[in-house]
Amino acid sequence: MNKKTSIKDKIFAVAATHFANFGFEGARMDKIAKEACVNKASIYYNIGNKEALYAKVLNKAFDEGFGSFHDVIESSLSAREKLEAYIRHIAKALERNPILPKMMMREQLSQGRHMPESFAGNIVQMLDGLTAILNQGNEEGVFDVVDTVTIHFMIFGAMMFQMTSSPIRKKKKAFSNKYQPDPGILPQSVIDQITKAVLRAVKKEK
Amino acid sequence: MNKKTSIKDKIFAVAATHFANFGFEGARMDKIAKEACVNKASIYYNIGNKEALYAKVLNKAFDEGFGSFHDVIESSLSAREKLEAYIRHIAKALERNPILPKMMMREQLSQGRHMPESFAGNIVQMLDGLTAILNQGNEEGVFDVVDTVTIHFMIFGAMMFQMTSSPIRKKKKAFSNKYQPDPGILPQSVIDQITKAVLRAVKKEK
Amino acid sequence: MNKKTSIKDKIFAVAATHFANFGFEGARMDKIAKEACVNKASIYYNIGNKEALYAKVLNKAFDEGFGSFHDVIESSLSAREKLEAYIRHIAKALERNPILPKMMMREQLSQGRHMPESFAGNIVQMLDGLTAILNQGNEEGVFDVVDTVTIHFMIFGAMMFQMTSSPIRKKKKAFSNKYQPDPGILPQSVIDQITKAVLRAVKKEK
Amino acid sequence: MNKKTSIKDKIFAVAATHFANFGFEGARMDKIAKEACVNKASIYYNIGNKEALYAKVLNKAFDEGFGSFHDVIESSLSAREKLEAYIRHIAKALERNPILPKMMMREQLSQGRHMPESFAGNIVQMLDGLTAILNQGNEEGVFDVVDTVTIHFMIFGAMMFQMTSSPIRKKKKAFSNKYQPDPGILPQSVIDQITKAVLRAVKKEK
DNA sequence: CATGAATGAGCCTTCATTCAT
DNA sequence: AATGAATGAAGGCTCATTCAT
Repeated sequence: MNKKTSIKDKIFAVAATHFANFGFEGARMDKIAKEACVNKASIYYNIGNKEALYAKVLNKAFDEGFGSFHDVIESSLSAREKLEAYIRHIAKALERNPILPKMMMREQLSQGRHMPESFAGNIVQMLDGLTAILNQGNEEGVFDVVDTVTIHFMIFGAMMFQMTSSPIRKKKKAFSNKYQPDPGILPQSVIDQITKAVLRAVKKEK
Repeated sequence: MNKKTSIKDKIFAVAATHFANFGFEGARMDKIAKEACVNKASIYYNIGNKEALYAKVLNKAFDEGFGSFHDVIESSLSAREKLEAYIRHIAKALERNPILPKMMMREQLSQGRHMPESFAGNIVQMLDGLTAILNQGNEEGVFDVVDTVTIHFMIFGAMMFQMTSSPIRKKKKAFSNKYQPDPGILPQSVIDQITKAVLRAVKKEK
Repeated sequence: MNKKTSIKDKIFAVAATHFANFGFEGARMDKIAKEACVNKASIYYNIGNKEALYAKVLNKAFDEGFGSFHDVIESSLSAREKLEAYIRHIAKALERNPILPKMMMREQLSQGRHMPESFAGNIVQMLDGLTAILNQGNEEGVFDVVDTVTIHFMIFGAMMFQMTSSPIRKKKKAFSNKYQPDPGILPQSVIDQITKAVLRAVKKEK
Repeated sequence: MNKKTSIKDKIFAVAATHFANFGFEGARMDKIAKEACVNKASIYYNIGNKEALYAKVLNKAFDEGFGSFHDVIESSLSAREKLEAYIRHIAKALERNPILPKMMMREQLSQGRHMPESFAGNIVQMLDGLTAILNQGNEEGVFDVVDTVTIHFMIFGAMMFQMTSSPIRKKKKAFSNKYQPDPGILPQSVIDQITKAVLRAVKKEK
């Protein structure tokens, strides 16, 4: 990596956390620059404006998180194993890139105001992958007919909420003893719980 | 209702949609005032500052949405029926008050920055309710041991994502044919899918 | 005048000198605000943005300068007297409003980038007035056939250059003794010279 | 010309049009560099800063335009012929170098802020030349006593305004049919009109 | 009470200039 | 000599908030 790449990457990394934590409107170019140890004008020179920076961060987060996602589908596993892999992959992607779930949630909230069309395409690809798995399971006679989007959002929703709710559950006294999160960004225990629940949810009743 | 209350209510109603759609930082006092047909200074006179307005809106949304939630628990139904009722109640609350899921998601994203302690208490109450139901089901021998938080977030996550993803799925071409949402804020078909999936997910395997 | 008018007027007055002396790009909102003893945001509240301020200043200067110009034409004087009156009127307008010639010159230089269509209309009105006078003189047999635009620009050009060149002629040593301007913004001696020259220039040769 | 000179000349040429069209404050070093196909730092290395670039452009324009102006005066023509030549020369200079009138007007507007003393000297030289012509005409008994500066500004003013008003007259609808400029930077018809008018204006009445 | 007007602080962005290679 | 990258200092504009009537 030459110096240029490194400065851009530093900006992206810092901007990602700021956009994720404060949103597009809440993020401050000043603070991003300062935290990235670059001159503010440098961001404009290297990247463009706030909107361009946001778009780059969003795409980068998604690519890094779900870029190699189609690999799961192409394997020659059983539907059940594929679904497990699918969930595991999402979990690992979110865990590896904790910015991603936040940015995706923010995009949904703002009705995709800053979401590039390509981003939507990536999500459709994921849904298609899940559909294929569910269909295969149905053909194998192990999965019931279930709605792809519902299952997808159960997985995603549960994981994202688990992740984003952790700080609050630690912070607010009301949660003091009862519902404390396990340590870690997305603990294995949570992934297991979700996997178990989803596998049951799609399973064909005898 | 006297005039003052009605002014406040109008402000709250407008502010709710703005905070939900644009976030705390994205919402503009100017626009809220104009859309509520009140003078900007009137908001400050009647309510306080932006933060106070946000807090009021947040609490109001939650109270209206989940204020009477404990009623479900006190009934004398079976665990399965109670869980169905629990899901149905959440669905109805979210549907009746579409601002609520958005504000809750935003709160999670900002790590509860504006969330009052009472709000956290309400959520704990809900979780306690769900725990009671799940315990009852376990005692009845129909539910397996499952994690309350995971199940809660599956329900909530799926519903919220369904709701907030609708506009994007309509808007972005990538979703053109395949994953179009059913009409309505939170269609019955979606509620049914979620209910079915959750019931299976907690069900004890024989 | 109520207070509101007075603040706007103060802004306009200061802005006029700044736009005239520094041009649109050279003028600074900061300095205008400070010199007008108003908060910078106040300009935006009262008027809009820089472009709007400029347009207002430009129109105001023209209206104040040439607003009542058509009166000259409607009189029942001889062509010669009318032309004298025309020149006198322009001279008085420019003298009364020294901002005007500068702004008009700047507009020409920037190819009317900020010039509203109405402004152009006003100039056409002036030219029409001059054309009428010249035609009348031709019919009376005292004026030769001359180009309206040329005569107009001779009058205007001479006056404007006299006015705007004064500071330089005073400042630069090269002009030390010879070509010093008479005192005053647009001295009567200059007006007389121009009037004499123009009257000769249009006069029919016998 | 070696390479360095050619680079400088390219920069000067582009900078001239930019300074003329946008003014000192409106001109952008970035755009000048890009349009001149040189690196921005190259301008600073070769010439200095913006102010130095402007000064160079101004002087160059004047030298190219009026450098060999004194030749007119030294000829042995009649006063009338000399005046015609004087006007023709100014016209040709302006036509050959359309940047010049714009820059001179801008200098006047900014009260010679960037005008070097030598520049003022050149203008005085021109005025002296005109004075000599007018004096000669007076001695010959063909010219009346007239003010040099007034005549100079009539000539200059009329030409410059004709030139700089052309784009506006073409652009603004208000001028649609009536006052359209003849084609060309400074059409011969305009020069003829001005020459005719000026000759009359100075002519001795019998 | 209600409201039009005012404002200080801050935000995004640009620009002339310099640095480092 | 030449250039891509970097930057300090503004500049235009906005926004939450307060003032004054």
